[in-house]
Amino acid sequence: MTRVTADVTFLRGYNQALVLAVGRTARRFERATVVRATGLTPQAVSKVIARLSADGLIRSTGVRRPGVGKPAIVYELVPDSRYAIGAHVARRTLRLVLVDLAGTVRYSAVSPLPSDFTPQQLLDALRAGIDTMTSSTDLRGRLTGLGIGMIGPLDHAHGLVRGAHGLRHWHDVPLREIAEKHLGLPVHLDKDVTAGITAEAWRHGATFGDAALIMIESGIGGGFWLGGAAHRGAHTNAGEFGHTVVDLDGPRCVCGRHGCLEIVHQHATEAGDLARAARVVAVGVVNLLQTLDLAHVVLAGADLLRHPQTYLAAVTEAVQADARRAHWLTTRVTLSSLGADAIAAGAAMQVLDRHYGIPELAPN
Amino acid sequence: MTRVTADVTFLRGYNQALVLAVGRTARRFERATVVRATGLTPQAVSKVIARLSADGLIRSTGVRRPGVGKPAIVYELVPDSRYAIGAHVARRTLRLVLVDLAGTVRYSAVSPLPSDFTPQQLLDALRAGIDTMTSSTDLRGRLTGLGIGMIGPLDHAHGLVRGAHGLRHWHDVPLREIAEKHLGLPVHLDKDVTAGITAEAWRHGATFGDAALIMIESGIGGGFWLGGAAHRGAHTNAGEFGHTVVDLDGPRCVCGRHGCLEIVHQHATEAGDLARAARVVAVGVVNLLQTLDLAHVVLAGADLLRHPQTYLAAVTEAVQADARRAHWLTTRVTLSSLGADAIAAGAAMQVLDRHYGIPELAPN
DNA sequence: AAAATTTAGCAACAGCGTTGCGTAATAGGG
DNA sequence: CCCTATTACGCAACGCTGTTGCTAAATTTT
Repeated sequence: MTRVTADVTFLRGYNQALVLAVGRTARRFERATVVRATGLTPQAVSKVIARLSADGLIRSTGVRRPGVGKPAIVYELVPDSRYAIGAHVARRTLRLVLVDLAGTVRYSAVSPLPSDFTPQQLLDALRAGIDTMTSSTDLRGRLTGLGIGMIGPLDHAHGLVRGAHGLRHWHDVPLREIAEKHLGLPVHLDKDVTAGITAEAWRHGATFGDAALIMIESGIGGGFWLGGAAHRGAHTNAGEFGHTVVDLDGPRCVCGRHGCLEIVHQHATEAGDLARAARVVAVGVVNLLQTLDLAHVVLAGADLLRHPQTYLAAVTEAVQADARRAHWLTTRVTLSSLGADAIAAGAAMQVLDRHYGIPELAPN
Repeated sequence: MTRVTADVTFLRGYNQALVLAVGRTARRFERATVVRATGLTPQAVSKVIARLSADGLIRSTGVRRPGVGKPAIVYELVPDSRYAIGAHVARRTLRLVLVDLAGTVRYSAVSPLPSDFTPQQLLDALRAGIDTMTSSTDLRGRLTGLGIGMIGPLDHAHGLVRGAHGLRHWHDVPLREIAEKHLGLPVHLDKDVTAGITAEAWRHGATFGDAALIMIESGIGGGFWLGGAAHRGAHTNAGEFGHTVVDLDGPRCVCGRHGCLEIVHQHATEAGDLARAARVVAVGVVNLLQTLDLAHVVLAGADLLRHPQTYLAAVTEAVQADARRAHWLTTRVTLSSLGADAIAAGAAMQVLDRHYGIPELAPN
């Protein structure tokens, strides 16, 4: 963890991000709202608002007359002032979304990918999809970049795909670099689960505490939001949650160990025992809660969302029964709020975050 | 996660902390060292060094003449310019240490605690121990406070002991408040494992990446250092690592679930099967690595340190075999570098951190 | 119509790191 | 011996941040 020096431009970006976060959470806001939410002085908020207005990111929508006193000026985010494109690269499909500054998905499309697709085939599919998407809207000067969420292992800091599980042509591919060259856009690469939890954090705003996204979709993964930021681990490899042992004498997993959550879950699913499959996931979630003490658990992934209520009920019950026996220990369990768009939308939000989110003082 | 506003005083503390971190890691340093380590401009470093010198936290120790050019001024931390006291409150013992600004343990003492001790008995023991410790040295104006590391559950933000495991008189005790009043010192309260990992992070300096401390000592707990800071979770309850299920059909644990790491480990220990006990811990550690992708795992705790090499070998082997098959996935496994003082020393370092460490922008 | 209340914003300020540039101290070459 | 290149230190001016002090504007209440 090498830290970065902080100068006054950091303050600028940081406090501006606080104000924008208020704008994303509350549809309309005024100066007093921001003062309460951030602790900045009214005068400082005025300055930030002036800057944001000049950049076109927010605009005034009139005044509010609550009673006595001078009316307050009401502001709102200008959603279509900035956009980012998000891509979810799965094993057989490419999902592309267009997300605006408010975090709304404005466009979504899925296209098939050739089995065992090559980097060049992915680039071509990205190019075609992005062209289609941007032809309907004029995004000139308002497109901040492309975020790609895909299966690992990969290195988000260097934009390097080390070797995506189950894809032959993806060993040490510098995807960010070649995509930036091919598409002429800034590109950010991250694991699918990390993109997913970022989307949830964006939508919930500043009140979103430590949380995890459990994704069941050709494997079981976890994305983590800890201390107000995505947790990626020392080598961008956090989230291999499916390969944690829950049954010492269980069946052998593809990873070589015995009784991994993923293989136990898979056996239950193949046996048609959905209840057991859900309970196994619930055990894993409670393990996470005991270890990390999370405020929020989000359930996602195509396979999970085929039986959402079964999983939701099993996890909620296990959380209540096994981990949260004290009144002060509360954990919300919810289904992913963005459905199938979660990963792609989160990848797009990561790009917006690089420009308009909380600046990071500790890269990695 | 409510964030705090940032003003210029944040910059001051932040960059000053970067310089002090260099001073703690390298015994001697000069301006160029800090420039390289922090990315600050030479002029900015000069200003920070001038402030720190004026406060007596660092001092010049001469010059270095490497060859051509004007000699560089060499600085060093003044270890005895600031102190903090650390307390490790266990079930039967109280350990007190005196730690200086450099992170060195200058004094260490253990005293017994009455079985099922009350808050008042702890306060009296703290008072007596601190009086003995401070009588030999004049710490006037240089003592920054007292850090207490103890078993949970507790609330570090409010300094509240919610109900320490196995202690009857400790339900909703506002320990920080009453200790501050009784001792006349600023007090910081935290879980033992969190204090422990803080000590390791302090000693390793800026290169310490995401890491965990595994503590085996009347139960199995984990302390986490993620993203450059201690991870405590949503309710200061992170670290109940011993109560993660590793054996779905295993024996029933005191927590109500079946096959917790702790109960499986305990059964192996009671059966005299030390090798199996160590292997069980190793399975848990690999689970953590898969989930969080850690750069460093530290082993600690009285029970573990009775057979340090057995545990170290088992964990190291499992990490190599099960999780780190790629050249880029590297995790160091080490024994706690501070031995029995780890928790108390870490608690003291947390106090020093509040004054001279990286300021937090996100409380909780 | 005057007073009270609430909000907005101008102007001066303190403090941070940065930039530009001058100065001090050393080694090596003519 | 002197000059030059090299290396390091630091003063002074600067741009930028949020803060403080105060004035002005717009509304309701008396």
